[in-house]
Amino acid sequence: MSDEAPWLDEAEMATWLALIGVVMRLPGALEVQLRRDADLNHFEYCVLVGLEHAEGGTMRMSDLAFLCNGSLSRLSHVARRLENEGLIERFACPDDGRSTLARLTGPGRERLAQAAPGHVRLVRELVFDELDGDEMRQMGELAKRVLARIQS
Amino acid sequence: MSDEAPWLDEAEMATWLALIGVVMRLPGALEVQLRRDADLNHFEYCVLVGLEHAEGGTMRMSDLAFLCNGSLSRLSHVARRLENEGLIERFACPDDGRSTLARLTGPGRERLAQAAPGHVRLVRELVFDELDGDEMRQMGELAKRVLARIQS
DNA sequence: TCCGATTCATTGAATGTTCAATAAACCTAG
DNA sequence: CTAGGTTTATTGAACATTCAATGAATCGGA
Repeated sequence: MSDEAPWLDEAEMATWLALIGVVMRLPGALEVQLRRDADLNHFEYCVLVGLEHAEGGTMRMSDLAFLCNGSLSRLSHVARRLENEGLIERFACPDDGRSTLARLTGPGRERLAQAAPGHVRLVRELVFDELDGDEMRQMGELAKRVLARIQS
Repeated sequence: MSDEAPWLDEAEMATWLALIGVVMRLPGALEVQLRRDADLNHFEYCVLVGLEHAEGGTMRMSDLAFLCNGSLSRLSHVARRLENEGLIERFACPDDGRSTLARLTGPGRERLAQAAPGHVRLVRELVFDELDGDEMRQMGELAKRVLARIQS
């Protein structure tokens, strides 16, 4: 540990504080709107959006969990709640008996429609309205590279 | 809603997915190390670090909550746990009878020392090793501006 | 000075997430 | 073809967070 890089310098610390600030506060900011408009939390919203965009409207639980950046266990609990509310349904995968497929229902689509416009508006207000095109692409590229490290 | 900007275009969506990916996965990635090295979650770690850097080693609960990007209620629950473990202590603020001050104890400092080296190493691995100096500063500036919007 | 409004913090209940255990289906080396 | 390991998903219990209610201390205007 003797040749270890020292604690963050001033510029790194400023960057880190801003980044971790966004990381910690953004989900809460988004959930206020989602809860108000559609009684969903952010993870539930991601699940519904993921299914809406999926090929054939269905997705395996584990793929959906990865897409939503959550654990399979978390998704399993959330899926039970969403299924009890009638927003999604689950059924066995015909190709692989271990897998479960999830699908958005009609009411699920409606609920998504309640949430989406306000969600997009808020995402624009909080992020994209603050950045010009170059900055937006730069932010995306940097975040993508960092995400790749986190996922590896 | 008729003149509302439409849903995100392709470039915006790519940026958003990368950003939200970092937002959702970074805390979990950090907590693996903190849990292993010092049996702390990320919020608890922020609380201890906040107190370590505070003027006079003490900070008001509400200021600490803001610094740690969490609600006062959340901090209050966490502070009780940390106090029960002997890592921090709380006492009435002499200047304002409504306020509570928190302070890091000796054992709290030790626990922080268990967590910090590995935490810095991981933060470097996940974020700073991926970015050159310009990219790092750019990321910090953009995150700072977005954070300002979230906080407002 | 007094009273209503605000700030600060805590609490318990409801809710959500993680962790470890379980189990079924599948794959593959021998 | 089968025993052992892997992948997939679910579950209950432990743990953490949010939400709404409470209460104490302070502030500020009439």
